[in-house]
Amino acid sequence: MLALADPTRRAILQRLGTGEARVTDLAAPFAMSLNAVSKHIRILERAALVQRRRNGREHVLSLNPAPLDEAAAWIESQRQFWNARLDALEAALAEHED
Amino acid sequence: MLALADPTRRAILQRLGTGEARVTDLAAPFAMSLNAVSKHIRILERAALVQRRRNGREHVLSLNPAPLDEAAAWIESQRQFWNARLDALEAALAEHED
DNA sequence: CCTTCATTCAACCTATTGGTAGAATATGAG
DNA sequence: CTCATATTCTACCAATAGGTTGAATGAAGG
Repeated sequence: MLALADPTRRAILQRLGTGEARVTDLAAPFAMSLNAVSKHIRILERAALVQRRRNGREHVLSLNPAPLDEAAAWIESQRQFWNARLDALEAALAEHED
Repeated sequence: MLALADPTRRAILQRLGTGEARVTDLAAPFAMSLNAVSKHIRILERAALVQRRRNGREHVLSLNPAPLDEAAAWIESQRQFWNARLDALEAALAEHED
């Protein structure tokens, strides 16, 4: 599975970009059960995109600063491909920002 | 759906990076029916990652040089996130290349 | 202790995905 | 015309993903 494929998981990563958070904190914005979010977190953890630190009964999540999972490796392998197209992409996206 | 989520589709994009190709050409390397590959191509096309030009009975596919789909937009939005981590990632991946 | 809070585990359900096979369409070749 | 080639269309199927609920675990607080 590509951990980055799901929009909920991407949102979780984005949230963690602003600082660490507990499972409950991460779940709050979503219209789905805590349980479902817990599952997404586990997937991000398996993909080594996210780290877990246990503080008593709270599980504190943070971004893993050195991702080595398949997704990251793939991004690296595709970086040239995308870089070659990001100029055109940026221009096109700029037009859309009105 | 994230068009980039499937490894077959990523392989197709990679192949198209080396030049345009017909459906049959694209399907050849895969241990799956032509039909399945045709479906993948349609998904890449819907995501505007790939263009189709019809030449008689042959459908010639090529990379779309200006992707504007959700996947591309997401990559752009996440680019900062990844760029901030690509240094560590590159170092880590370099170690793996032995 | 007992209860509350934070989280996971286990079982289950449904929609989607990725694949198949076979028929249909349309172009090209003899 | 007829046949082969290139591709899609139309079911159909099995596995998986993403969600649910309810019970289990385990730490904190009165």
